[in-house]
Amino acid sequence: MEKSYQPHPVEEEIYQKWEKENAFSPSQKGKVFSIVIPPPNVTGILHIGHALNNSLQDILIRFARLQGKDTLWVPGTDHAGIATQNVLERILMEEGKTRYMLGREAFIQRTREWTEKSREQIVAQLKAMGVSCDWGKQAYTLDEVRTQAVKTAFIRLFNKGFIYRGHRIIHWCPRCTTALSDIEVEHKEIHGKLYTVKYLEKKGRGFLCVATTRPETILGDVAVAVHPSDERYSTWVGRTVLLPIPGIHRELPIIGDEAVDPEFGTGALKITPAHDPVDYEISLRHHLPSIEALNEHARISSDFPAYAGLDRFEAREKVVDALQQAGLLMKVEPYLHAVGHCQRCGIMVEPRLSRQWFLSMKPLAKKALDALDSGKGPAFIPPSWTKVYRRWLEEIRDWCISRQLWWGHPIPAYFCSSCQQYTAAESQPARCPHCEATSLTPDPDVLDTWFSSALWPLSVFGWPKETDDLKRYYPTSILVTAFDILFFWVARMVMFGLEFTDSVPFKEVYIHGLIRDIQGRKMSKSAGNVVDPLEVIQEYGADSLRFAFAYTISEGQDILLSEDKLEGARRFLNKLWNASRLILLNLPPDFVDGQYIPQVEYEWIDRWIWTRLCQVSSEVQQKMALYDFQGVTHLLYDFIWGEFCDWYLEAVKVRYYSSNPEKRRVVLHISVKVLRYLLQLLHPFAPFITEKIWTFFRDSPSSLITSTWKHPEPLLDEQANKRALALFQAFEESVRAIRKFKKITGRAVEEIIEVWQVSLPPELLELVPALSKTTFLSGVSPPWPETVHLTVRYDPVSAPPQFIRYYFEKPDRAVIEKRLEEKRKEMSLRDGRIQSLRDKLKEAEVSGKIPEDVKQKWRVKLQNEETRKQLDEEELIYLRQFL
RNA sequence: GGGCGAAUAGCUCAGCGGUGAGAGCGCCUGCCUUACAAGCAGGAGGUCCUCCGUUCAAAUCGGGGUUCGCCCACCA
Repeated sequence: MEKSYQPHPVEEEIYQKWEKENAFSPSQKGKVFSIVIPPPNVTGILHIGHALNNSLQDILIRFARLQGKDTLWVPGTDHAGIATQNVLERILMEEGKTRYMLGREAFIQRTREWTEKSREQIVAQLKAMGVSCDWGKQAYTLDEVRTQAVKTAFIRLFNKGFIYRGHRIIHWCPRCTTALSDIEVEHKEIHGKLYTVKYLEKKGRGFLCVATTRPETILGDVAVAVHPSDERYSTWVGRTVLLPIPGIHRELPIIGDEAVDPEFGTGALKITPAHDPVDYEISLRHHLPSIEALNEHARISSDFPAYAGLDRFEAREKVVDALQQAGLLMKVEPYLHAVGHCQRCGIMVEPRLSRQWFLSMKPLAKKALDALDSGKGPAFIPPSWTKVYRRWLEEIRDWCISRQLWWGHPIPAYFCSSCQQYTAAESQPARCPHCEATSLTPDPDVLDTWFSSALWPLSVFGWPKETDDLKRYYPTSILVTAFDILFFWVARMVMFGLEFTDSVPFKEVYIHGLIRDIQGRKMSKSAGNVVDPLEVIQEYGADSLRFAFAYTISEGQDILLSEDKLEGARRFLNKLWNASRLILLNLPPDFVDGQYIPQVEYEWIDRWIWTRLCQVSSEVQQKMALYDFQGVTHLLYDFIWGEFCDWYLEAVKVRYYSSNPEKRRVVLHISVKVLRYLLQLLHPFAPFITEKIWTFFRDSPSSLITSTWKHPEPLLDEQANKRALALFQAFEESVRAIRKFKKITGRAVEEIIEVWQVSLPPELLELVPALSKTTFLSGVSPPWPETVHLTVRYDPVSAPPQFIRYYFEKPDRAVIEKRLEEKRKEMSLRDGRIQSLRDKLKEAEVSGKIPEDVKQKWRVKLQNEETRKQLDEEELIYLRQFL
């Protein structure tokens, strides 16, 4: 064993060992615990958020596996429609090409090749993190099985009338040249301008003022609307104004519509049905035409020669100039408003009138809401997300599922040019089922990538086929994801699950936060603060990364990842490594592991560590059931470092070197036994190092990963266990007090000093001197003419309280003074506590509202403090004598 | 415009009604003690944001405020 833990060779070796042993495959026995991975996008390398997400899933899977459950974690990747197409277009651009130059088929082929490589890379990264997915069951949203699921789902929804064609205003990305769904649009605050423009009355009788943030869309105006009950404009409704753009003659009727807010701007609204959703609604009510001013690239259409080809911002300037010259621009004010941006490419989206495929969401959402109300779930962790989820479902709008892209699932619908009807089918029908014509053509669009994602928990198990996996592992146990895809993914999976199988695809949803840098900023490529998990693993090891995640995560909070945390995790794991080394290096060659040690062989400190192990184990169980990863890792960290290493191993070390082989055998057996349990408890968080240490045991029947964890049994004599806990407290306090005394008196820690003591429990006669580096003197009274003493709590919960007193030879005057000062401070604090306890108890008698157990605790505490006070006063008298 | 979350030691965070409010890092002091200097031992450091309320009892529960962060939203 290396003196310090070296992660890299170990991680490689251990992962190969697991794969060779098929350790990730389900056992097919016992209670089922299944997870489907949130499939990473094939767009490239994984970021630190993926590392967190997958570490958490792996922790859950490994924990369940150790509990003997039949665990299955299905891995896979997502083809990521727009994102991937954008990446490929960028690559092509570097080569001086466009996708149109390649053509659709060649572009898809090129993309497919690129994603194959990317997928391999992703799998390699996941493996580096130590995840225990069943790699044989890998799925891809664009592979054959998943394609079958997508087609089936589409056809069923189409035939049910849930999928339909709609002509309406959608969000359009002029860069990606595709429609987007509502949630693919991110609203950002923009400092824009509000322009007030004069619209002259047709017959020259006055004018109306209209406020707009987008003067370029005036080109598409078809009317001006006011609120019907707005008195300012009561005489205007029914009259006509002229389009204020010089050179274009268009008459605009003035209409009254409730949708206009009289409070905003001038109270008059220009109506541009082709470029604004509200205007479009109004135009339908008033049977107004729509005029498209901007084309698919957000450039002015060729219908307006003076502006044709200008992009929307250039056009805005030119229109404003023209208005100004014509004297029609009343005023320009700065204006802060939220504007939609494309989630994928970041540019401003355009509201655009277009014909798209939509999915009716109300009926699907209703099922999800009913499931929530009837307790079918899913249950969110933390539960506060339930409200967010519910609200979104309640306010859901139809989902625009068509994309004008090449990369994705082609929409399995065929248009008949003779009867103008669509037919959904797995492949192109020879004849139109409606009119028997042979003039069917496939729909040119592809599906929103989230459509296939929504089917993921079904499709990975082979749905629509009734596979064995589907029957056994679906619905899954838990979904682990970040909150940013709650609507995109989680809600839609629930709706599709209910629609197609009548079940919620996962019982629980664990929602974790995002990873931020040390300054609390979101990690992004543009901010340059992206952390590559592989670099972290390179520097600290995968176990450190995983442990740091679990140690730092807080339910529902974002995580600030810092070098500190990683370094802390590394040190801890190294500590574990060295504790293991101490034990393993002391095992005699003929040591037989797993031997039974009868209770009588346990010394009190063995009993103490075992009792503590039992307590810690059940606490780990409890906390894991609540997904309290932080609680579990803190508990294990504190126990392993603070109790097992600092006290137990330090105390039993002497027995390791004992000349009595029987004594050695017993203590090593107990140490190994405790260590084995600790490795199991820690394994989900730090799989590599724990597995590696496990291999050093003499007769490990199986790998740690597939071992079965059983709750450690407390030793039988409950009284003795309690006494061991009390003895430990006395032990620890004694050693600490003596060390501190040494420090105060200016002695070196390792210098052996003499101590005389009374009332020390016999069990401590060896260990206190050993760890505090002292020699205990015997005799009926202190051997020095002048002494000082220390008082240590023995058993604080017992009544009457017990204390241990240690006597030392009188130190220098300066030391006495220092001690005296310290004692006085201590005593005044104690007096305060005594007083407050007395007051509390007195009040308690009067009010009679305080539970008996609380009062009892206070009484014991008070008794302790008072006894202690007496001892302090004695010591004070002693100390004063020496001045 | 709605909704949510956070404020505790210099930094990052635990604790979420009843012992003297904790940890890691950083800082100070002393140690290379044959498992570990990625370590050991000792120490300093806190009006638990603010006000009001509930309670016998509040860092912890409720309300108002302040500051920061996030999500949702078609007011041009």
